[in-house]
Amino acid sequence: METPSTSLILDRETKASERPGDHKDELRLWLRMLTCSTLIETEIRNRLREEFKTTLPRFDLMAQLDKSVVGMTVGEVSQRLMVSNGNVTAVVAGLVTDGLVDKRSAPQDRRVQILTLTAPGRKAFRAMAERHEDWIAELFAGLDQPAIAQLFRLLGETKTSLHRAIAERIGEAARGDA
Amino acid sequence: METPSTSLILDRETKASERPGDHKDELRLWLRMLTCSTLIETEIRNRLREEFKTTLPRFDLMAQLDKSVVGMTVGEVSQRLMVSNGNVTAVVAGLVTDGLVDKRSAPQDRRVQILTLTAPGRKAFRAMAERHEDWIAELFAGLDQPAIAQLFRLLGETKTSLHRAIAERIGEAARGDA
DNA sequence: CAAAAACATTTTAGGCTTAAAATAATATCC
DNA sequence: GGATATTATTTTAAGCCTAAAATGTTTTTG
Repeated sequence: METPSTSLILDRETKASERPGDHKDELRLWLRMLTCSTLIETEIRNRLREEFKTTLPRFDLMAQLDKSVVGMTVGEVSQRLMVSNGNVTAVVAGLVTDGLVDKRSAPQDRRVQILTLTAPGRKAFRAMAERHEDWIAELFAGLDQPAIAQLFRLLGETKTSLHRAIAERIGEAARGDA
Repeated sequence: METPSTSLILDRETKASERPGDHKDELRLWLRMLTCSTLIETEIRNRLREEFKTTLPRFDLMAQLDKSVVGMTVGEVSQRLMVSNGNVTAVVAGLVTDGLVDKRSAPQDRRVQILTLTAPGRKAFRAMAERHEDWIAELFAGLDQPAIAQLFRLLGETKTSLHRAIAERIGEAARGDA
């Protein structure tokens, strides 16, 4: 049985222990996390547009390429960014047009496209990345160092939980359960 | 001075105390939060499509209307969902076509459009909401109750920090600083 | 080795999303 | 009371995003 002291405050009339199939705490947690993510994303989008006349998808894509020395394939980028292949194709097209990204098919496997930052692309990204890091620090300025560390740890646990729940469901579908 | 024990593990060669203007911890925290949000969102999107042949924007919009007894204006919904007015207009159009939402201009102020769920809309939403709550609970199943409570609290602090940082910047812009 | 399967990417069709301009209605201010 | 400002919403133009089908390439298999 759950103790009231560890339960989130939900409703003055109702105790969590009285509602057996209730999962309102998880729902509230998710909504709060979504609010935080949306606030940060919107703010970063606005600043990227105002200061650099660019978009978050472009920035994110360039960030992936910046981390790689030898370049990345379309598939690798799409997996890292958790977006569809077709989306990467489209965003890359814009970046290639603007001379920020280079795209060439791999010599040993002509199915694969290797994406790399051009020299101007890398330079532009580094300038943006520096500002980006400052913006994020500003946004989290109200949290002290232990709070940041603890939040980071709890989100790590969350990530593990999510991966497991999602993997289980994929397993079910493959076996034809449910 | 920061103590190494409370610092996130970053890099074997470098201690946080040696890098003065560094904000890598905040950046890592943000990326981890974004990963969690994206994993949840994608999963919920997939399940809504598979089980109910609908989309997350539609579900979110109906969720707002379900909470209101008297209906909501386009502006209220757009503020709550943190999306543009034009976006609400577009999503509502689809829901009206499908008979799930009713839209009528307010009698005392004909600029305002009052949105309400229709009876079928409310019924359809309630069925989806029940499943949605279960899905979220499943996804967070790896966290025990104290972890959920603590994460909720820390995200509350985060929200406060974000609101303040964003408000400060809007203030600067209005005064012409920066 | 040729047919079939697997793979990487692109294309397509459609919905979401935004910022900015346009429209329409109400409120404010001489 | 009529010009002006404000407010609420819609429209527009452009980019993001996805799932599913199509294309072109490589690998596997009989």
